[in-house]
Amino acid sequence: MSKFRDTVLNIVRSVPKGTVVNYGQVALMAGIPRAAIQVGWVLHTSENEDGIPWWRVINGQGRISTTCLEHTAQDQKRLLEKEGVKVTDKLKIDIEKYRYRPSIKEVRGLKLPEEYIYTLIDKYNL
DNA sequence: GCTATGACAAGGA
DNA sequence: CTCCTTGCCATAG
Repeated sequence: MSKFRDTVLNIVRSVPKGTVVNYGQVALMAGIPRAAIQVGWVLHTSENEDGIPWWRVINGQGRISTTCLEHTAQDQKRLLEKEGVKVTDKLKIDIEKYRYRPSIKEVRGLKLPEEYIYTLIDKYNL
C-alpha cells in the first residue's frame, strides 16, 4: 500500500455526495501535481473497495472518461444523476457548478506545501 | 532497475 | 467544440 494510493483514496472518500472533482485536483491534493492519470489508475484498481465514491471523479473537461468494462460510463452517469448531478447524453457535466471546494481547514489537514495550497486556491477557485 | 502502460491535462490544429 | 500530440509519473511485469 503506497502512501500515494492511501492519500488518494482518503481524498476521494471525503468528496461529498452531489459534488464532483477532476483527477488533476485530486492529484494536486495528494501532493503530486501531475499524477492525474495515476489517480485514475488507483480508482480503477479500487473499484470494489469499501465506500469509495469513484463516480464523483471525472476529467478536467467535465466529462466521464472511464473505459472500464465492469463499471461503464453509463453506470457512472446513473450514479451521479441519482445524487442530483446532471449529466448530458454526451456524458458532459457542469463541473464548475458541482465541483467540490474543500475549506481551507480541510486543505491544511492534507499538510501540503504552501505553494500547492495557493495553486489549489487560484486554479479551482476555492 | 528499466520499459510499457494509461478512468489525465494542456495546448495546438 | 472536437481531435491529436506531448509531457507526466505511479505501477506492473
